[in-house]
Amino acid sequence: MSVGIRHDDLRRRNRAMVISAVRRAGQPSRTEIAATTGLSHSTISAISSDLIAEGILAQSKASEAGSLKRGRPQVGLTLNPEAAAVMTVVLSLNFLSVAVIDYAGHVVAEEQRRLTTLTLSRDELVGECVSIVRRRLEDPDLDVRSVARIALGIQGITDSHARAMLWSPITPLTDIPFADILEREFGIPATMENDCNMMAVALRWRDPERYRDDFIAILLSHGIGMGLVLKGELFTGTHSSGGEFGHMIHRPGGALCRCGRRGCVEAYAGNYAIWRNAMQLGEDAEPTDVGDAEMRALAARARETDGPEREAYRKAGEALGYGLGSLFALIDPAPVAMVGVSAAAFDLIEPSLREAIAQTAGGQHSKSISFDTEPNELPLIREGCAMRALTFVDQEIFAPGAPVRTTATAMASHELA
Amino acid sequence: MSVGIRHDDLRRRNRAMVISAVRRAGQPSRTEIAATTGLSHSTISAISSDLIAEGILAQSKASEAGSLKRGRPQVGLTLNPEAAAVMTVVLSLNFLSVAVIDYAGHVVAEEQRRLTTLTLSRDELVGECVSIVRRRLEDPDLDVRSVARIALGIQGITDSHARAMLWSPITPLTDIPFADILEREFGIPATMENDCNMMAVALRWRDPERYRDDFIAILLSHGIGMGLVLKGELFTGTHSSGGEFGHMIHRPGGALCRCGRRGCVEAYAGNYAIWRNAMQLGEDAEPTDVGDAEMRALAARARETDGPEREAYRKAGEALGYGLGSLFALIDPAPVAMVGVSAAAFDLIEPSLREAIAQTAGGQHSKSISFDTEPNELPLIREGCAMRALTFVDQEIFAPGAPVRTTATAMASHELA
DNA sequence: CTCTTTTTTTCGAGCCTCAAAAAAATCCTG
DNA sequence: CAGGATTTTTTTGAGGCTCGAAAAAAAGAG
Repeated sequence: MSVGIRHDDLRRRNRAMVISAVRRAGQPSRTEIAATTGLSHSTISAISSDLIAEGILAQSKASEAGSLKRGRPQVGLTLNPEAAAVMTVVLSLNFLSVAVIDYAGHVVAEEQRRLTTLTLSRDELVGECVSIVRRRLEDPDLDVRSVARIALGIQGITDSHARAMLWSPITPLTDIPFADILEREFGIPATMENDCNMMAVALRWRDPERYRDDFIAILLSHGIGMGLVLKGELFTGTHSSGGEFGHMIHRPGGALCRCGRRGCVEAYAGNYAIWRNAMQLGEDAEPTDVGDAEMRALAARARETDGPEREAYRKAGEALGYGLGSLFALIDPAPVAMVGVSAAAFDLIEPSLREAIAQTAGGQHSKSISFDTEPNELPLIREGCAMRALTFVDQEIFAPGAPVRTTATAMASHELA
Repeated sequence: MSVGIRHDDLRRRNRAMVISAVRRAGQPSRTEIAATTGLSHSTISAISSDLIAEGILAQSKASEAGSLKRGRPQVGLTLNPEAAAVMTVVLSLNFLSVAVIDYAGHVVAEEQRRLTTLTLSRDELVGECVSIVRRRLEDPDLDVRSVARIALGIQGITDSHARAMLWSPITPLTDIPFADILEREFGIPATMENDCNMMAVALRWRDPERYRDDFIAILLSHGIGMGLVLKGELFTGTHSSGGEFGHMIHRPGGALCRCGRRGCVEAYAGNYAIWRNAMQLGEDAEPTDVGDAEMRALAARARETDGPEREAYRKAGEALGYGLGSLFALIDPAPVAMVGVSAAAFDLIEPSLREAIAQTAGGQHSKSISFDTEPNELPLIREGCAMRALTFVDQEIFAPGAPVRTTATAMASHELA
């Protein structure tokens, strides 16, 4: 049963409010914050002077540009970049990348590393992650002692508590509690996030106009993934990261999917599916890894001549269209962002996709559904992880006088409960 | 952007907390409430004495039964039945039923009426609803001047603001803003709810052990509908009532659905679909209305001999199974309640349903998914509407000193803003 | 240099919640 | 049957929080 609101929660929540207003608006004045939060000027004034004293916010005198107004000029409030830092760890096929991000959201350090994720043992894979994090934390060039949170992003299924990877296409291993491992190793709170969810978080951050309360991010890559934002909140399953759009059933008993079942959307629209259809290997052909370059070449051939390559993309579009149609029957249509290497071939996919959607319940407004494409998923995933981690820090710094792990500028008096 | 918490919100929310605790627990003591809400005894004491003074709660001396404990005996708090009343209006095929329910949730009056919904004009249909409500409101036998809210339930699609019926199988008419109409006519706040959503609300209320945070209610009747509760909240679409499970695509380009499209789950599992398959009329046969008695006879024949009737139920199970499988790919498996006349034939449906689910991503734990059946949807819908309306009243009575529309026992001093 | 305008801070009032103590209501024990 | 023992409920005082109004601050306009 949901719990009552205590008196001290009030301040905590309103501090949260102010911080997130600053994070979103960039450099809002106190007056602006009062307007967006609906709180009184006095409250905003009190809270922001607290936050400034604690080193979380900073004043940026110049309100820039059009300061042509009469009256006392507004004072912009900004996030103090030194208030804290977060680290993102993105693990994808044969690739591990880490970045350190300051509290204002700027990358201050990064490191990338190639490795063969498919063949590494459990200890090796975990070891690689731990050691790359350690290297960044121990970097003498940089004061990263203030890293307050780590967000890991991984392709695959994570649990709903954001603690563990349950399954991933990048490794045969399962159930690795990465978040717990890093947390124990470094004593820094960590979470394990699903790649497509992070894509959605990043899109919302990049373009809040377009991706606001309801939208869908679909990863078109080796596999098919989805990140879903409904009513302004990331939609996750009840036990897992959820939203396994790629494994909705397109054709019962149909083509062989990488997951071992038959007829999933992915078995028609994943890179391997497009590839085997283009090569006319049959729908039961074992899924194989196809490089990005090869996929781009395939798309080029499909654009050139009307052969099996084009047909393969047509089938992918059909599967995606019917899948989206079923999804739209459940959640109402919403803007869609197509991300990943096959999003660059969206011109080949779109016609049959729209045709299929038009055959479904969600297709009533088929024409009004808009698609956007973004061929490169990695930057999005990292941005999403960064925002996710920073938001956690925002939430934790609220606890008055009990900043989780901040720089010396913040008061470090009280201890954690 | 979400809004800050004002100081007076605090009291309002905590009052809400207390009221809902009483509604859920039936007759909790103050101490019990303090425990479940996490608020202090003093706060609960203050709030509940306010609520008693306002006539919203009442004390029931006897804590009944096992009062064998030492110490000062607990005083049970109950909802004052006279604090307010609500009305439910359930509109289904050829049937209109109304009930008046007191604040404690007991039916105090009802009226039912047969009519031919499919042929009534817009004005006639609206007129029937208005006049049946008026009759109940003007009933001299009963003091129903305190009706504080009306909840309408209807089969079909409603808008997400719960104002209008957008589409319904019980009438060819569309876009009727029932809630606005009743609200204007009687000056009583009203909402328009989707039938399956109300089924879900009622199930949760009936059996909170089983139907708690995540579950699915599926209506197996003429059409196929769904009510979905995720993370303790009713899941609705962003524009409409959403959850059009029946119109997820089972077989692209497949059987003709009542909605005019092809291959929907409903086109295999709706009553008309089972009927036409059993009668071997072909998958393109025009959907026809089939009576409940005929469906029961059909089920009996299917149980008797292994003929086309049994095959029709098998196909229905397959469609439902693949549909559920796709759904479970998105939201993780959850307990399912099958409601409606065909739920009584679930024994015929279950085998192929489970087999189909096992072929899907959600089917990993296929065996652990549990199904419950309830052949009669109408009582559930009415109960759901009642709870929904009462919950609204709970929310509105919170506003301190501004009860929306209560009996004379409640202080009626302040006016609405 | 003074007036106007706008932003920000200060201050007192009014609530709200909380912890601790007091009061109330019953059972238990000798 | 009186005096604990025990548990629930109410009372009380303290501390916080937000709010509105007023004051202070910081410019531009004339």
